[in-house]
Amino acid sequence: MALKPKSKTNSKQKVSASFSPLYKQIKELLLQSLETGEFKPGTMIPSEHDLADRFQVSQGTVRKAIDELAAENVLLRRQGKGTFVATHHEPSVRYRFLRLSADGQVEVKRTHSTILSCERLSPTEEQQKIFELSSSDEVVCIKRVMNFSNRPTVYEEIYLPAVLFKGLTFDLLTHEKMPLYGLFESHFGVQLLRCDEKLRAVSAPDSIAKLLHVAVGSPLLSIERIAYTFGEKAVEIRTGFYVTEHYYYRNSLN
Amino acid sequence: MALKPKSKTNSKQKVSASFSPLYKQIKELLLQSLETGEFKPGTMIPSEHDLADRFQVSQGTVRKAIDELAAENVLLRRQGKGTFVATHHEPSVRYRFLRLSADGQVEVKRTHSTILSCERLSPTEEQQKIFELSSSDEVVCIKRVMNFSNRPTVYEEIYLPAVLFKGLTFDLLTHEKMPLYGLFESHFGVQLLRCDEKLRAVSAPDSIAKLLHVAVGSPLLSIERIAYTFGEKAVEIRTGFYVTEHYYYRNSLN
DNA sequence: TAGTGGTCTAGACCACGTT
DNA sequence: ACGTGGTCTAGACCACTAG
Repeated sequence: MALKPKSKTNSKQKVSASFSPLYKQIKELLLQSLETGEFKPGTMIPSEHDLADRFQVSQGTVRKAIDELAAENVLLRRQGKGTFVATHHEPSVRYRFLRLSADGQVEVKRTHSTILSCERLSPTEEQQKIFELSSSDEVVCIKRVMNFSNRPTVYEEIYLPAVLFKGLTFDLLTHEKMPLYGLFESHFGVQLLRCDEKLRAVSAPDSIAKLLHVAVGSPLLSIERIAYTFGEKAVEIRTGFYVTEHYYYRNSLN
Repeated sequence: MALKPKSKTNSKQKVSASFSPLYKQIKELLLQSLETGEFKPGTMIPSEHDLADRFQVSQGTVRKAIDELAAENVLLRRQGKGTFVATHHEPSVRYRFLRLSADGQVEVKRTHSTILSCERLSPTEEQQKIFELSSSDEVVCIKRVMNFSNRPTVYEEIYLPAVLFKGLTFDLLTHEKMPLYGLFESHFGVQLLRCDEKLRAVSAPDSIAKLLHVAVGSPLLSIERIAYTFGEKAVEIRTGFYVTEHYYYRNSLN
């Protein structure tokens, strides 16, 4: 991983072993500025021209770096206005990680969450591995039910590394009306960028069936999610149980 | 939608109403060549330089058109070798539409399909709408069970517009060992490019439970898929029921 | 050595949004 | 009118693959 060259004519820093193109290096620099908070969610970053000046590369190279970040939904381009840092507060991308649709419409509306509990626990072995914690660290465990159109539809158990979410309490969760990932961003400076999910069909156990107003043994869509922030660092483990009688999980493959 | 200009200095064809950049127009031309079969699956298309000559644009413009098609998995770039038309026969992308993983490993292996039936039917109203057929047209209905590691895991009902799959018979399906989408490509010239899925958890009805060796009422992952070829034309409707005891459906969001 | 895709540049001009 | 992202060009050079 070589550093960026100062002038173009001298850019002979390229060796065959682990060659990294200039625009990838620029991309890393931009990611650093995002991670350190120099560019904050919702704000505009400097213009391509300014960034080209700052990094001493051509505008096209900056452009290609931004292209990739925009494709990953880390940045958002708006022609004529500027390039902005993605935020979970904008309505357009607010529920980008909730791929649930109603049988008729495209999007889910009128959602309401009931927080059941929020406690500090010792992490399981699996959680220690994923979060890179030791057994003496703690995790926050949130349990909640989400209603869509007044129907209880999702039961979730959410695990977070406690060290990143110091002031997270039951009260905060019940009083804040913003979506959870917006709360993470605004109150704790944790930006969720990407997540992996594992989907299964399972039978509703007694406890969950009661909460979701379905019969014991009813089929539920189980979604295990691991969410990541900068540097592929895992910051959330979430298991959700979805009633899919009136809603479905949509996916597009190519 | 303006045509491409012959020379760069005269390229004043751009009007504000429904402006289409040059590279999008080149992309459409490439898609036409793919659809008509000028570029066949698995073969190499002309070099960027040659295409630039042919379309009388710069290499960078051709490049951007190819970039988009590569991002959509329609084309496949291989540095130093060329750009190739995607095919469902290559091992690397063979199961790109089967997002099932085993609890341990990343990929599924040792799959085997048992064809249960293959018949011509009248299309339902929904099928008529999706395939743009009339009630006098026919659809082919295939039913099959897929085994992974000798476990019956998936039951599928597949519907196809009969007019596109003339020689498709039970015998052909049982004798051909290639994956279904490879068969579509090689025998019928139908290239599947993209699909939309709706996922739900459902209870196994009697008939399906027997086929999958699970108890009646067991939870199954239901996947309704509509698959498309060029021009967003739907060419397959598939409903699958997955036993997710040892396998899961993986997804990545950002 | 030749051919292909991949990177990078400098500059021109266009489309969009705001002032 | 101005600033932003978006498009396009012509040309140079680099990295990878194959004969």
